[in-house]
Amino acid sequence: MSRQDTRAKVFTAAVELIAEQGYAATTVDAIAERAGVAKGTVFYNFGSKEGLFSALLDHSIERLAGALAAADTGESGVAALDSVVLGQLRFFEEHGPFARVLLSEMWRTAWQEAVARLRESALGVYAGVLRRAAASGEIRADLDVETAATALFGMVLTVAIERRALYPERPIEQTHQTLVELLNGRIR
Amino acid sequence: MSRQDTRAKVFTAAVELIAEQGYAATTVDAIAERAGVAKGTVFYNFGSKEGLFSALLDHSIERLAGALAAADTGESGVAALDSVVLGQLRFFEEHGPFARVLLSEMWRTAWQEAVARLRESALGVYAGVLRRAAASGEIRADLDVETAATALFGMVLTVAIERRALYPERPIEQTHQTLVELLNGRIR
DNA sequence: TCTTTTGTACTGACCAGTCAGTTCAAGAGA
DNA sequence: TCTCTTGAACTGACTGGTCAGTACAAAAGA
Repeated sequence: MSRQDTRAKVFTAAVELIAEQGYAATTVDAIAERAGVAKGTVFYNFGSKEGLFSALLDHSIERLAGALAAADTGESGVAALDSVVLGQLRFFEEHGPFARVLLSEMWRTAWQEAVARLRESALGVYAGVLRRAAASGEIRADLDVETAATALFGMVLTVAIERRALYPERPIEQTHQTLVELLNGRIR
Repeated sequence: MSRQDTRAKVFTAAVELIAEQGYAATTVDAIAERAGVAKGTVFYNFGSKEGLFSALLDHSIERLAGALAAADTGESGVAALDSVVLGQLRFFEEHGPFARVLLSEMWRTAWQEAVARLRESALGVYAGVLRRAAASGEIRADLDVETAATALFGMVLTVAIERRALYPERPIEQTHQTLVELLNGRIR
């Protein structure tokens, strides 16, 4: 078994347990046990509990940013926004435990540099889409795209977690449809 | 000093520390020290660390629900929605640490009954506003108001936390304006 | 050979919860 | 007025358990 395989197994076990119990309440013993690995192996690979979590955040944020960037169709219209929202819903559907970890730990000062990277990459995708839509005149040109990007990301993250927790059998497309209708705004 | 005063001091210390470090990482010793109270007093008043947190959640959720209900103007139109959004922003401006605590602990299974109460009361205000707007034809009648209510609540909560963390000097009205513009939707 | 993993045993710091004792204000009795 | 009692609120040293991290010898892989 390669070192990469070991790290992947530990990541999976860690994100699941931390999603359930939180970072501080999750012990390295429990992570090692669920990963089917000796405790020493965790320290050999990541140095410390904090090192493990930091690596986990980096790894997952990179994948999230990649998924959002891939979902961005590049259109200058708001269709691209719907697509990115769907991409985020799909990503958190596949990586459900990470959604809870991210929501819980996102604003903790201990992981600020990881969050800074999240802002640049993942939130940057939303900001880019909004900027293009503003440039093409489809939304107000004076919109604060940074705040709006955070609003959209937080909205989708919250809904993705609720869906997994309360309505796991509901198709993502239905949840997506609700969000799009909400954002399509008021009938005038 | 009355028992109520003591409980209030402990609440304030606890919510601040838990916002910074999370529930599990916050020790009762630290809470007692910041509250200027002996450790035994915390256990005398709340029975256990979990009892303290549970009481804190109940107390704060009740106040949040009251603030949202008070912000609901009762109008059947979407103006009421803007008003509730502003009410939520204002509440979390005044109770900033609680916003972080709520976001982090909201989906932990340990506090599910408190969260159930949150859904009934606070999210219920949003759902009610949306239902009225749907009935009056201002938004689509087939909108899933429960999911939309969660989406709105999560959106505002996320933005409120970001504002406090990154742009504390920015007036709330400006943030509110951005959210309203985002929800007013696309220019067609 | 060099890296990685295992499993067991250990340490020292930390922490929730306990409990015997203190403080004090409000009566009660004389 | 003075003394004594009561009970609620509070205190902080102490205990028993937990957990991150270490140590290390042996084995497995590559």
